[in-house]
Amino acid sequence: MVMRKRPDGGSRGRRAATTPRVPNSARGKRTTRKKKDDMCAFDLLATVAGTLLADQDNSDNVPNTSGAAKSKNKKAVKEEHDDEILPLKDMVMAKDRRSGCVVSSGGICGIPRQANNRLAENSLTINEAGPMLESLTVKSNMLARDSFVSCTRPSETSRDLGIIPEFGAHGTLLHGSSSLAEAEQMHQAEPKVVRKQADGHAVGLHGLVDSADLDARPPALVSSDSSSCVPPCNHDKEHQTTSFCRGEVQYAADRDDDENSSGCTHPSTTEDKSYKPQYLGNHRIRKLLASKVRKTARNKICAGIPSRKICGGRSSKGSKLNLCSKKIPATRQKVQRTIFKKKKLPHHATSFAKDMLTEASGTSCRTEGRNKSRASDDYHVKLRIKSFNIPELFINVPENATIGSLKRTVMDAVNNIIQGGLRVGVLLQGKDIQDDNKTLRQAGICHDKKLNNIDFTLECEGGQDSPSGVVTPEQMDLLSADVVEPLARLKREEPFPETGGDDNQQHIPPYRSRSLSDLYSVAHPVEMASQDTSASSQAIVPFAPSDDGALAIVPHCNPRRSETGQRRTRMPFTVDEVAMLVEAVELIGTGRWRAVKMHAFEHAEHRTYVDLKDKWKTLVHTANISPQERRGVPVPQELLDRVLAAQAYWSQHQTKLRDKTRGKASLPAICPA
DNA sequence: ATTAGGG
DNA sequence: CCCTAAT
Repeated sequence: MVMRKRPDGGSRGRRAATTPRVPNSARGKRTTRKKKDDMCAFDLLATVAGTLLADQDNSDNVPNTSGAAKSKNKKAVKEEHDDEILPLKDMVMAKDRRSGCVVSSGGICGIPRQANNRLAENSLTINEAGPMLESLTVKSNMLARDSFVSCTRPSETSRDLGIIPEFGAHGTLLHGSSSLAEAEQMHQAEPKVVRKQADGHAVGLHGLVDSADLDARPPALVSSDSSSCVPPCNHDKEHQTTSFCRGEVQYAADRDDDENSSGCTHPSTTEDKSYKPQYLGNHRIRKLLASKVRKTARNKICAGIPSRKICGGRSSKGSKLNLCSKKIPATRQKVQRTIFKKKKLPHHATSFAKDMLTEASGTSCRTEGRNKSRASDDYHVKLRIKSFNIPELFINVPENATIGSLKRTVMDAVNNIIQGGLRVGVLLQGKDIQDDNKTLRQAGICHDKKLNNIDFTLECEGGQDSPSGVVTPEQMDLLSADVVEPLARLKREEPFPETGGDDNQQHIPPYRSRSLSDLYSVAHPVEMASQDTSASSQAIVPFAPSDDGALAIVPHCNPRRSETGQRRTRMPFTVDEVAMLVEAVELIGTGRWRAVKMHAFEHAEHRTYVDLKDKWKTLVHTANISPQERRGVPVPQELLDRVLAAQAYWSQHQTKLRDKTRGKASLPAICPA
């Protein structure tokens, strides 16, 4: 797999902003929100901290879990009965889950390096790793050069290049910088910053690659003209210095029509050294905020937002993206914090990738590439991505697997993710900026702002090869959810201090690992592909459920974007899930969705009780319409019949039971055998 | 935090 | 799936 060459030969340029791959939702509704979906799965999210240099300051609010605990106790009693009705097999399964081996980051710590070594030795591999690496370097370059970023699209140059070249293609998208000398200069100008990044921050991927090399080489070494790609001659280490950036990041300013940008006139001094984005918090809150953000966005951000949220010196006129990060730090912080709450991150946690912590300090910002920019907007926006995190990965490893095989598996998984290709997306204030023609300034990314809420997303490009092995949900079920742990925690810096929580590991994943159910999608690639546009962006790694010692890794395709206001990507229920749901409802009844979830989807973090309730609703509807009218993966009539039966039964008894207040005392008569 | 429904 | 109101 490692050798696999990208099918589309790198043609996968940045995602066509204009043609979002949207799930072909049968509904046809919600078109307005569709575009959000296309960003999903496999996103490497880079968060740009508004101000940089504040790395050390991790102090931050830790979400108080006391509340949760309380409520939990409160519910303990309530849930008891649920447990009682759990089938024996479930009990056993639950047990197994707990005893499953956990692949902790700690355990795999060493892997990255090995992977790196391999990368160095294997050009093919390198190629695959290209995009990410490049991404990493981009930041550095930007910072170092304090300049604009101009890049070429990978696809443009990747054509005839072999695999390696291909890498070059991707990777070669160079920063706009021009010359080594120039770069050098810049580098010297801010040695500290660069150094710091190299040494301490860009760990995520660096670790995967070869941080040493990265550190050693100034980004500029491989730099080339923005318009022309650097020859793909630099393989191994060289490529690492290559910067890569794409579309969204590439702003060829067309013009400077922004007269309102008064705010951009003064180069900001190094403000905000202390600010550091934190990711934590309650996802509920996040949701709320996200929701708000979304709403406001819909209502024309500027117009609807309280003045305080609007860029200070700027008029809101015609600039949806002019939210001033400066003014919103607090809000933003909260939002971001909530993103990675470790406890309940059913949705966000799944994000393919996340954190690429970035910092941006607006010192000068030039909105254009050197070719175009001139006079008035001669400011540069300095962005610094402190690190990239590898996408969340899930690994199924037999206990008898060897460490060596584990390492290989991890390496393969990483390579697979990367080989899929990545697109870069830019989000400002959680809003995806899709207009590539917009200038940074127009987008509200100015030197005078504390760009603490710019997010970069690395999305998996192109389709992934379908896994050689398919796992059925049942099979997955046998695997403990706890068996899989996110591997992506290479980040050394601690942007998410409190995420540590109850994890016994030092490096706690910023986001919760997803349960095996997250893997369901892998088991039904076809379905996903046919129904969800995001499917194309999901990287799938060969999964070998076999117990022969083979390892299986499933990169966690992040179904949803971690960013605020992003709609979750569709994850159609599989027949198996439907079956489980039906069974659970038959047993528990409608109206007690939390219990249903606990019973059948406890480890399916991406299925909330609301989801289950909704699904049931649709199932009932589906069961009541003619088969011709049904869409999506056909649900066995047998199941639908059971749905109707259960629905009828429970709707009939629900009120009765409630009145009696005896709840589950009476088990449904229609319990399946 | 859940539940119930409308969208 | 999302969003909300009502618990």
